[in-house]
Amino acid sequence: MTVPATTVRLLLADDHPVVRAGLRAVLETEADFEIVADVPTAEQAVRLAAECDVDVVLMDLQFGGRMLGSQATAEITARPGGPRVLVLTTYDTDADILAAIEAGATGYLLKDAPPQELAAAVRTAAAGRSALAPTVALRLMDRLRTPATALSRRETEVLQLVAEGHSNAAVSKRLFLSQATVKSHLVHIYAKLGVDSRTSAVAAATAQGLIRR
Amino acid sequence: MTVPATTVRLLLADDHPVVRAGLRAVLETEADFEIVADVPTAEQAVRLAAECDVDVVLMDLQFGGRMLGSQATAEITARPGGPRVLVLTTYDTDADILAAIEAGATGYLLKDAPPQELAAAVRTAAAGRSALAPTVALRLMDRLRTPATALSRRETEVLQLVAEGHSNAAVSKRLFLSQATVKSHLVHIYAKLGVDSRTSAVAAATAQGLIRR
DNA sequence: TGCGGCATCAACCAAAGGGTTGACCTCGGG
DNA sequence: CCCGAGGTCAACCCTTTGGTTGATGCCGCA
Repeated sequence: MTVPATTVRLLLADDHPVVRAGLRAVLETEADFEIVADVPTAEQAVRLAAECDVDVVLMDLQFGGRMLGSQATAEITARPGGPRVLVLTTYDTDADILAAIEAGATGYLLKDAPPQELAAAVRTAAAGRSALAPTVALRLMDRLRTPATALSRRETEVLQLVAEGHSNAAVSKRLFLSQATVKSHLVHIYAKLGVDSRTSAVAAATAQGLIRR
Repeated sequence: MTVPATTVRLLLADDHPVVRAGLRAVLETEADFEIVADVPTAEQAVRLAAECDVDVVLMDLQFGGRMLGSQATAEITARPGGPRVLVLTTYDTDADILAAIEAGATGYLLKDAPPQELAAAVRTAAAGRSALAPTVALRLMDRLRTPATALSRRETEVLQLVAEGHSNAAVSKRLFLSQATVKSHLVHIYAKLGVDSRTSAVAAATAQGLIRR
């Protein structure tokens, strides 16, 4: 049991005022934490992470506005010597988790985590080690066990649009592809998910959390 | 501008520790609010609402566990002389809103609401008047303007199966119908939802909470 | 260096889904 | 008592989607 002598400097990024206040309340009680600032947008998170001296950024994935949390995460972690990013979100879909980790997040927590677990994860992240919520870790294990389930980036992108109700033609325009390519992707998707139609592919993928509802 | 002389006694019900802490932090600063307790389950909310002297219950809709927030809301408001219930949730789907209001909720707020709006809504609810977030109010207006949005029982049944990935043939067998009838239902569904394909119908219906995901 | 996975596209055919018209039945309310 | 809405079905036609084959280029890894 070693108590870290150094204080951990934190930046909170979440578009919900209530959640920001809650994180403040929960984390401020820890003697070795110092909350530098809390911001409501991903853009401000990127800016402050660069300007201020911050050790760990607690980052939401869903912001009401344009920029995604995963995008902000990528920009922050791209800078060498920058802060660690700890993703804190409500959902635990495969797509979100993968995106966050690929973006360079050091950890992935769910918002229903108890305060002690949260504080522990922050210290773990500050030390440079990865912090994953148990549920998240399980999902990743499953993922690795059955690599067939894993859709490629492009495939996920296509399926996401299909799930939103777009036709092949609409998807092809949206992604600057020919319809042939879209169909090709879909055939691969069907094979991976073990289905034979677009609607059942969407059903299977949402059930497995591969795409966002 | 009348400042209420009486203090408003509050009960917070949310399964996220962070959100509970956030609501405490935000609402405790109001001089005329007193937070009686915060609980992590719908069941405890029902029990405490009956046992303690509470004016307003701030109720989440999604609890990790079994009981739904709307169910708890119904039980609390069923008791005469009981507290008002103010629903506070992340989502603004038609189904959720309708369920909450039918369950007897006095108001419906989104979690991204600014603190001042939140406090104002609590006072409004305490006074017995209804408090709706702007977005929510808009949704209800839309709903009333186009009553066509309501699917019939049979149509919902068909669309539910379609959403699960079944083909027209599969649906017809499942419901002991001819394919012609299934198609007929689908055409009506498209018209009501303002779409022109099964996948977009599923997307629109899930967005509006007309079917289970 | 060459294999395999990913992404891209074309052309084609078969099948499923989408859209229309028209019809019959039942039930509940004006 | 009749009308309208919901539910059921048939026959038809056209569009979209599904499935195949085959081909190209790129990239990473063995």
